[in-house]
Amino acid sequence: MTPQNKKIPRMSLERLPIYYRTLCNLADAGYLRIKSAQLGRIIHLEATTIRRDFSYFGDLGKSGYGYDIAHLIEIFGTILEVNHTQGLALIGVGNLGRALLINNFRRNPNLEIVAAYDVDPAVIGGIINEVPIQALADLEDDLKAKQIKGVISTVPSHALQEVVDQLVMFGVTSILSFAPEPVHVPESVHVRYLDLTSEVQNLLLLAELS
Amino acid sequence: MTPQNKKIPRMSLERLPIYYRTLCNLADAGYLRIKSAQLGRIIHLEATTIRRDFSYFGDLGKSGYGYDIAHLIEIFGTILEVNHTQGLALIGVGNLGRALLINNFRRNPNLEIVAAYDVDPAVIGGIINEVPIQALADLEDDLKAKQIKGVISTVPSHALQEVVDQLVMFGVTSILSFAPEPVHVPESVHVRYLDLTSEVQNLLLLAELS
DNA sequence: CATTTTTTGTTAATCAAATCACATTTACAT
DNA sequence: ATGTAAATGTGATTTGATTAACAAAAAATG
Repeated sequence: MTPQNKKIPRMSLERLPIYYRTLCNLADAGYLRIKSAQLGRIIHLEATTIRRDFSYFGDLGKSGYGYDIAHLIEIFGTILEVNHTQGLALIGVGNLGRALLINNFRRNPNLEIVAAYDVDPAVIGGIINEVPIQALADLEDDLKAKQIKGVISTVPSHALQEVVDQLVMFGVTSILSFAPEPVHVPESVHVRYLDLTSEVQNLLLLAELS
Repeated sequence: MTPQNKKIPRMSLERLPIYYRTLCNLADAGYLRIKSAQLGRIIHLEATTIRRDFSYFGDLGKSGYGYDIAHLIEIFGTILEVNHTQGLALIGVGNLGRALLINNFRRNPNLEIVAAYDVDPAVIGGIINEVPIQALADLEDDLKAKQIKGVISTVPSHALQEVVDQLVMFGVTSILSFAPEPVHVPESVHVRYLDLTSEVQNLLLLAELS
């Protein structure tokens, strides 16, 4: 987006959605401006971390004044492409998949699951929350037709790599997997793992050690 | 656990569950030993990172040989307390909560949701996967009686802080929240956030920028 | 309008994690 | 047995992120 993309730290980008959401909440509550110190208190970050993060996206604040909330929302929204709705596919409509589908990013108008797939004949053909559930075999035409770049997978570990290989072949560039097993993908494809078991074990371990 | 606890880097601890699971899979598949380089290829880490991680837990390998898988599983299992089952509580039995409950860490014998709570009279009194769903008002006696230290929360943002305050009061030390809003807790309580929207937005953002 | 206060943006310092480089140890082959 | 190849564990270095410190800029005040 900005010319010097490459140099924005990963961590600053990771915080962008949080900044965006928090600022939207503040705007909804009627606030017009905010200082880095206040925002820091809300989201538990040092003011200086926030200022540095913001600085990567331009000169957004004014000395002795703070930041204009609407302006920040405008800038961050553009970066996050909140205006252009991103169609997502869901692979795996088990209990978790169904819950995701029913929720379907209701609060986020720019994210939407538009297609769902499974291998179980019992669920194929059904419709959940207006999204039809299709056979995995239909993946190709559909992904390409709908220009889907992002996929959420609740596919279990043993079947995952095979599915992911297909996704990559059909042009998917972003995959969020709820299975812990790492999958092999080309450099250009981004995978993120959301492993509930690891998260919980870690949390308990930290508590244990402290 | 080990005497010099404090010095084990957070990141090394975070990787422990992944190591543990991967090693268990290898053992199940009949492997007896592994070298840091092989393991690195499997879980996409530099061999040297793995060796250093392992070194924090003792002299676990042998030069020119590698690591004994069973031995690693033994050691890491002890640290993760895989033998002592940890009872967890679930707060919020909506679609996501229900999915978690139905799954209930089936694959992990040491984690188990043993109690579930909600405010909705329509679900209170029900039983899902052998776990009874109780009123939030019953929290106190129950958490204390069952010595529950870890909680998974799918409580929506607006109600979260209030619930968390109670949890802390009743002795909970670890909280996994599916809502993005940061909550205030004392130093001694660990909170982890698992915000689906942020994860997906970030993933798409990374793809966008690269 | 000058002065004081506030708050930013950024350079410099610190801290933590990942990686390099290599001496040491052990296995294995001959 | 002895020598060679393989792999570990760890000081030294590099990389990346956070925090501290402060000069410059803008707002608020009298």
